[in-house]
Amino acid sequence: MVTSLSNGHSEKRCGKQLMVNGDCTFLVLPIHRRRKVSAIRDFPEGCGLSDSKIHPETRVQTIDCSLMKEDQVVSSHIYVPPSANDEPATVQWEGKEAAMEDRELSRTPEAVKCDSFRMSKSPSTAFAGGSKFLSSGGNLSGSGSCLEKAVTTRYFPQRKFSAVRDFPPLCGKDASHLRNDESPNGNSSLENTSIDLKKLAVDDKKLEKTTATDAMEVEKNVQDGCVYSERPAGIVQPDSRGDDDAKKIKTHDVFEPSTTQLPPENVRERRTTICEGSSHHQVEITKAVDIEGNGDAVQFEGTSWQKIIVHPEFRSLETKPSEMSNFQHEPEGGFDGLQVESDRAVVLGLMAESECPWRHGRGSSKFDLIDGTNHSKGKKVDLFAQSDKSKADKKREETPNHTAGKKPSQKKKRNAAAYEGSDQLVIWEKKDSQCCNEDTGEFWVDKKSRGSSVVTPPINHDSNDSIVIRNKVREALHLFHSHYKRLLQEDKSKIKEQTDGPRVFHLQAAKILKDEGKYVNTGKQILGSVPGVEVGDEFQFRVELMIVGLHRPIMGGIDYVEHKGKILATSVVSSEGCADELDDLGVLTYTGQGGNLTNTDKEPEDQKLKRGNLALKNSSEEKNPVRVIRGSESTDGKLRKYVYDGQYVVEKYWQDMGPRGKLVFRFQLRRIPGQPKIAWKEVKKSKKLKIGEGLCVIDISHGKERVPIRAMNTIDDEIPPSFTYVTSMIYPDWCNPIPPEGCDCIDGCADSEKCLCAVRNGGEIPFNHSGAILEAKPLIYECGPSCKCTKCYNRVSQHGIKLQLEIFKTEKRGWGVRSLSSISSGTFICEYTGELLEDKDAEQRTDTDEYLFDLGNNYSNHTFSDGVSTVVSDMEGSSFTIDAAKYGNVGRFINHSCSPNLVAQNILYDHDDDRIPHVMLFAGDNIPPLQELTYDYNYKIDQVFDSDGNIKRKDCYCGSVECTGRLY
DNA sequence: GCGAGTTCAATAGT
DNA sequence: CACTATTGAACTCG
Repeated sequence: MVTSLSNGHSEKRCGKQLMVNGDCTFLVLPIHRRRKVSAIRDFPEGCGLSDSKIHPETRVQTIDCSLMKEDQVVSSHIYVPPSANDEPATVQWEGKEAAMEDRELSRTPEAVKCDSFRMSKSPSTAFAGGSKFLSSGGNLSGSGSCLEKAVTTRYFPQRKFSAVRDFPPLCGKDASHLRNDESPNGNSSLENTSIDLKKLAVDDKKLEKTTATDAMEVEKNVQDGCVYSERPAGIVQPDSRGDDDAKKIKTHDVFEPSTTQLPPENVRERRTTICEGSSHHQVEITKAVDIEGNGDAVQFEGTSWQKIIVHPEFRSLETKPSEMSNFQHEPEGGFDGLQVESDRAVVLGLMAESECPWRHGRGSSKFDLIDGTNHSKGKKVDLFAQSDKSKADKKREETPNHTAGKKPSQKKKRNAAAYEGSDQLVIWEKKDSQCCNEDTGEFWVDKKSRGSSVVTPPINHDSNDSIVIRNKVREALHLFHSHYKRLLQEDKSKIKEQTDGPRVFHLQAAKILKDEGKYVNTGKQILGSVPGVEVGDEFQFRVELMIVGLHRPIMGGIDYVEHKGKILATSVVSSEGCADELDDLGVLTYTGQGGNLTNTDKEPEDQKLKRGNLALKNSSEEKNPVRVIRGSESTDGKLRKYVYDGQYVVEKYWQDMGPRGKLVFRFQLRRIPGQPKIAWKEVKKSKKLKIGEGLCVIDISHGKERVPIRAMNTIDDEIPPSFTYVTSMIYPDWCNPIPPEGCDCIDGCADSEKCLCAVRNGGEIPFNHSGAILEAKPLIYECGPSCKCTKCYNRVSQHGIKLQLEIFKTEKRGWGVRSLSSISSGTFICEYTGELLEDKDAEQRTDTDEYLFDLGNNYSNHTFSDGVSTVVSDMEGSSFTIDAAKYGNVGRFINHSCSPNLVAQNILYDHDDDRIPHVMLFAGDNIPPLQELTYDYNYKIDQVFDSDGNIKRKDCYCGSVECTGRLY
C-alpha cells in the first residue's frame, strides 16, 4: 500500500494533480515545502475512505464494555447513541436511563452486577457505529482497492533524524518468513493436500439413481417411523395430528447416543484427520467405520468417541461393497472431505500474526486442509487430476462417447466437475469454462464419462495468489457497497412521493455487481474454505455471502452441492447464531429448513428430509466440512451482520418438536479444531482476566475517557510506559486558536446548502447518522461549540472515544491497541492527542520523536466545487507536529502497518486554524474484535535522516502479507 | 427432452 | 408487528 504515488512530486511543488489509474483517481495536493524537522508520522497516503451506507434511522452505537470495580472486570454491553447529536450519550440499565458521562454509574455495585445495559429505545440496530464506508468484508483491508484512494495531502519531508520505536530483529519480512516456517507454505500446502481424487470418480448413472432414491427412501423411512434421534425417548411428543401422524414417532426406535464409548471394535476402516493449529499443535479427528453396521464413530482428539447414529434402514442406503465396483475410482469408504491418500489431512493453523489470536495476516488463505506430515508431491495429480494436457484433452474428447452409452441424468444440469485442493472441493459448473485453464487444458480430467470432471485448483496457496483473490473479494464488496450507497443516496434525493414498494437496494446493488461480472467464486460450489474469505470476515447482507461465494442462496439457510450422487451441505447460515448457541467446544445446533416455520400464511408441517436437510444428513455421514456463517442479532432482534465462523462437521442429527408443533430436524455441528479462534469467545475470556492474569492496568486514562482503557500484557512483565493521559490537544501558550464562525442551523443541519459547516465540507455532512465517516477529505469541519445547532450528526470525533479499546503488549512491536468489540468501517476510533509543537520545537525533542505526528502543511482552504479540492492558501509560516511523548492518549500506542485498518483524518471543530487540525483516526475496514488497530505511518523509504544527515532505515515488523519490509 | 412456469427458502425494509 | 418484494435453484408441468 505504500505505493509512492508521487515521489517525484515532492520536489516539484506541484499543484493540483489528477492521477488516473483505472478506476482510481488520485488527487494529489500540492507539496509546499520541506519539513524542517523529523516529525515522524505523516498522514497516510490515500486516506481514501469511500463508500458508506447511510442509515438515517440508525442512531445507536453498540459498545462492548467492561466495567471496572476495584480489581473486578465485569463484561457488559452498552448501547450508546451516536455522538452525532450533541446530547450526552445515555444508556439504560434495567429501565433506568443514565448519562454515559456519569462514570460513577458504571462503577456502582449495581452496574457491576448487571449483565448488560440496554438502550431505552433502539430505533435501529446499528452495530458498532452502524455503517461501513469501505467494505463489509470484515478485515478486508490493506492495499489494492482503488476505492480506498481519495484526496490526500502529500509532501515528503526530509527527516533529519529519527527515533522511531525500535523493534526487535526477526520481524517484518523476517517475521513473515517465520510465519511461513510455522506452517507449511502455500505451495507445499497445495502439493501436500493429496486429497484422494479417486473419490471424486462418480458414475453419473449411479449418481442419478442414488440421488433419486436417496431422498425418496429417506423420506419413506421417516414416514415409516424411523426417528434418528439422540434425544431420550419421550422428548418427542406426538401432537394432535392423529394416530397416523403420531406413528411417525416411534420412540422405541430412537437410537440412544453413545458419546463416551470406545471406538467400535470391528472397524471397517478408520480415517484420521490431523488438524494442525498454531504452535504445531495437531488435533486428530478420527472417523471409524463400523463393519458391523452398529454405527460409525467420530472422535476429536481429547474428546470421547461420538457414535454416529444411523438407523439400519438408512444404512441400507449407503453404498454397498458390491456397488463399489461401479465406481471406477471409488475407494472403499467413499469420499471423506478431509481425507488424503494417507488418510491424513492437516488443517493449517490460521494463526500467524502472533498478536492476533485468530488472524493470520491479510490477504492469504490460511486455512488449509493439507497433509502436513506427508510432503510428497503429486499424489493428487497421479490419482486423478493429472496435469498432462494431452491426457486431459483426450479424456475430454472421450467424454461424449462414454456418456452416450449411458443414460445421462435429466436433473444434472452441471457437469459436476470437481477439484480438491487443500481444504476445498470445488464443483464446477460446466458452463463456467473460464474457471478452467482452457489454454492448457491441464485442469481438465474427465472421470471416464461419469459426469464429473476434476480440475485442480485455479488458485494455489501461494501468498501472491491469495492476495489477488483476497483483493478480488475486497473489490467486489467495495463495489457492492459503493452501488448500495449510491442507490440509497439517489433514493434519498428523490421526492418521497415515489414509494413504489420496498426498495431493496442491497439486491439491486448485487444485481448491478453481477451484471458487471464482479462476483467472486462464481460457477462453482466449494466444499471447504472459500478463496479470499477468511474466518472472522463480516458481512452486512446475505447477498454479500453470495457475491463472494461463501453461501449462494439468498434466502435458503443451507447451501449444498451434488456430489457423488449425494447432496452435501457446503454452508449454513445460522441466524439464531448468537454467541450462546455455541458452547466452548464450538458446537452449533442448527435447525433444518422447511415446514413453514416462518411463513405464517401457510400451515406448518413436519420438516422433510430433503434439500438442505438431506444435504446436512449426508454431510453428517460424509463428515465433509461445512462452512458456518453466523448471523448476529442486535438489540431489536434484527440481524445486523453475518460473520464467517469457519468450518464445521455435522456430527449428528435428530428430529425434535418445533415451535409450531411440527417436527423439525436438528443438526449438531462441531467446529473443526485448528481454525482461528472465535473472536467473541476470546473477548469473553479476555474480559474475565483480572490483575495479574494479563491485565496490568485497569484504565490507563485514569478515568479521563468515558470507557476505561485497559492495558493487557500476556507476554512479559512490562507495564505501559508512563505518560500523562490527555483527552484533548495541549496547545502552547502562544497558540490561541480562534473559534470558528459556526453555523446557525436549528434544524439539525439538515439543509446542507444553508449549514455553513456543511458548505465548508463541500455541501454535505461527511458522516452518516451512525457517526461513520463517509469519505476522507483533506479537512473536515464538524459543527462545534460556536454552532447554534443542538442536534446534528456533524459531530463525531469531538465526543471522544466510544469504543472499548485496550492496549496490549505485542510480541514484536511493543504496545499496540485493539478493540474489544467489532468495529465497522468508518467508525471513529480516537484522536491522536499530544502537545502541539512548532517544527523548531519538535526538532529539539530528538529523544522522543517516536511519538511525533507530523501535521505538516495540511492547512489550506478547501473550496469544494465539482468535487475537487483546490488549495488557495499560501504556505508561509511554519508547520506543526503533535508530540505525544509526555502528554497523549491511547492513540500514541497505535502501531504502524503496511496493511492498516485505520486512516487519519484532519478535522476542525473548535477553532478555525487549519494549520493545526485535530488528527482523528477512523476505521478503514470492518475490524473484528481483538484485531490490532494500525495505521500507515507513511514514512518514505530513504527519506528519514539522522542528526548527521545520514539516511536512516528501519525494518517494518507489521507482519502483514503486504509488508514492504521497511518502515523507512 | 425441453422450456415455461411454479415452489421454496429468509430476509430487509416499509 | 404485519406485510411484501425479492433471487436463484430446484422442481413440476405441458
